[in-house]
Amino acid sequence: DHYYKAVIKVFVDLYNKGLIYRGARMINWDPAAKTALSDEEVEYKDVMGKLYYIKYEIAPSKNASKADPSQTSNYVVIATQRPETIMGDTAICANPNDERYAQLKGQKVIVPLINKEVPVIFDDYVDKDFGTGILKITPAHDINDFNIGLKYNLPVVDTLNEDGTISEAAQIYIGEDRFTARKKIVEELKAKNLLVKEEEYATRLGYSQRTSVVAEPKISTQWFVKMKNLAAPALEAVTSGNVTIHPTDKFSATYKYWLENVKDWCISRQLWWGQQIPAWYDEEGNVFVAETEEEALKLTDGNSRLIQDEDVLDTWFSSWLWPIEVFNGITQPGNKDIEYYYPTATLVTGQDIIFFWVARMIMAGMEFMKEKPFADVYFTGMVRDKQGRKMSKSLGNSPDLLHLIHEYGADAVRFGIMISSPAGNDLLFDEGSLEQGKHFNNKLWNALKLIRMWSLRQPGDEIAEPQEKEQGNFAVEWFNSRLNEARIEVNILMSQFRLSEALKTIYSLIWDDYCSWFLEWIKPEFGEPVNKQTFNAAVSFFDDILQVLHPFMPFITEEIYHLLKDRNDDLVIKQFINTAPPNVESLLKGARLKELITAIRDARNKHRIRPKDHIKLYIETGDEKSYNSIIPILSKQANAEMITFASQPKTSSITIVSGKEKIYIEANIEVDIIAQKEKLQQDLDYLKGFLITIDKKLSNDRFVQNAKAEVIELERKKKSDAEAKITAIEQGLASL
RNA sequence: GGGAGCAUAGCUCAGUUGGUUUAGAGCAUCUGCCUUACAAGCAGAGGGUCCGCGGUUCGAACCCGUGUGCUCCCACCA
Repeated sequence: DHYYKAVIKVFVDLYNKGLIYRGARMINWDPAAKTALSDEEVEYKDVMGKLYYIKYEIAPSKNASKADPSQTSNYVVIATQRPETIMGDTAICANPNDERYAQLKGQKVIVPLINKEVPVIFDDYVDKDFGTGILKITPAHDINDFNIGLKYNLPVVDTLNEDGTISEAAQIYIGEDRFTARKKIVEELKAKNLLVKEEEYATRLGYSQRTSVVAEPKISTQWFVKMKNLAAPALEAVTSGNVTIHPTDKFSATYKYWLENVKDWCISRQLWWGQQIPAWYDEEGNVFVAETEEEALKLTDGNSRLIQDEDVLDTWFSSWLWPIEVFNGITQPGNKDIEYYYPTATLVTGQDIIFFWVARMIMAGMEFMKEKPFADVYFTGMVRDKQGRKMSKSLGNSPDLLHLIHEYGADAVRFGIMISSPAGNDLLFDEGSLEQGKHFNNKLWNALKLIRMWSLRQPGDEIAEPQEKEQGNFAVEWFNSRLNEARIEVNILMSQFRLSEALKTIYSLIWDDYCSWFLEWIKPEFGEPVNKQTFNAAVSFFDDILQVLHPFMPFITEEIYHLLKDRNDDLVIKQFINTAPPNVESLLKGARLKELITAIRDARNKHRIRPKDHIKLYIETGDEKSYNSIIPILSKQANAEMITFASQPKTSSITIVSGKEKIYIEANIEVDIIAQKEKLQQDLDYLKGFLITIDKKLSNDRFVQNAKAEVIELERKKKSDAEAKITAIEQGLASL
């Protein structure tokens, strides 16, 4: 109801400001259904048509005929696809720079068959190189001709009836169907020697979606909003950065182009459903615009009978007020809500309505509030199917969302859509990503299950082994840093509206870092209690990752948040805390630990050491201290029953080079020396190739002179690292 | 016809003013595991002429030119 009032108020306001007017417009007409069509209801098809070249005789001019009597027998040739419209011609037109037709200035030509004199006019619109370089102007039946007609004040002669037959205004062939008339006219032109030639011509014709007949351009009277003054502040809002469109590169240009070349907005529609235009006509056809019929009556002499305009308003004429009227800002200006909430933060919408809606909301904001409606516009991609086709009703390739939610769960559907929608690009919908979301849900449940098992087995007192405490300490320290690092990353990505990348970061933080590394590192032996401090940290981290994930998967995160422990607050309203900078040292140490574990597991795999089999590890390092606090984790993750710092054991062993260090695995297996050599040789080849590329750089004087100091320093470090690794591998190879 | 964007692993995409390795992730693939949270899983691996060509630079996936292919928007020329 308040929207209704707002729309009427705005219409009257704009009319009184002179920004709304009535005018003629070319629309598409369906002669079979006898109705106007919207542009969306017209389908263009490529078809072969014919171009007819017709003679137009030059009328004997009073002045010219005396000076040059030969001109009376002259004619111009004009090409047309639609000879049946010649009776509607009201001028012919050439390019002002076309010398061939320069002498026609001020002259008239005779329209064939009806012998009507029409003027020759000149306009840049005409392409000198197309057809004969001169064209007939038929304002009633072609949009471009209509515009030229407006410019040169030409009369409009409508030669067609509503059903597509020739009208009385045409003078000849009255009542004949448009296509029958075309044939007959061509024959008559031939007979009278006025047809120079016919040419095959590839063209595009608009067909009515409803009846499949060729749509006919037709003139009708419509209501318009003058856009130029409204567009300027809306353009400025975006170019100045007051409103930011995301992704910026892709759509700012489109937005600017449209606003710079904006056309007046046709706001009337010939539909039953819609809001009727608040305009009334008296018996003489005078128009009165007012909010109600009573108000309109006051504008008349008081004796008139008024009839309201039957047309309704374009649906966007109410939609463009939404950011304002949603807070009653039009109907109750200055109310508490509009003062508090306007302007809003972010509009999320589809790129297909950038002009229909987004641009016009900004216009309305600038016009009626003198302030932008929102600070950011985020365009989601178009959803397409796996083959890249648009989702559409006619193709039937749109998924049933409720069915998907039933099958995968609401959070999984959200996950699947968001993980596969890179900012600004189209989204290829694939149920595989929904399945990934479902698996992710499952992972979260299982993490909860694990932690709850610990909590049940938690004894009241502190009986934790020192070793367990140690591994817990390092794991907690490391994950805390990793969490902070990821939070900072997510904040940056979110502020740039890179949602899928933010979600990927969170996914990896939870699955890889929290579940696969952290929980495994602190996990006690079966049946053993977990250290209380470590346990509390694990729960607290779980809270944190749930909160980070919550905007993407609100249901499961809220649920787990409450199952994790008893509490009084809800995740949905819990405020994000400021992120602390991560401890770089523990991040590096954690990365190094992962690298070691992976290298050992890889070697186990390659040498077919079964997962259950224990191994012994000999680490040859110059820096034993760096292994402080990670040995228990390493031994558990590599399933090593013993780790010592020593050089190669006497028994046959597997040699691994990780970083600059050598590690030997002693296991109860036959060691495949050849396979080992191959692996080491492979690494050696890679490193040597790598070293060559660095040496090339460093031995290039111009590089050393021109590159920044830190770049050179980095290259030197890469070189010495690579050399150290090479030495280690060569030693390893030699000892085999 | 005018304009914009894109082209990187089998697929979908990152790659942040040119230098952190001979380019990364997820999914898919391959190998080994039913290991007391999770087989909807765990561990590991393989996989690339960064679309072609030319240029700028000590140095190019990144900058410039050009060709090819794709997508979208606008217009729909007698």
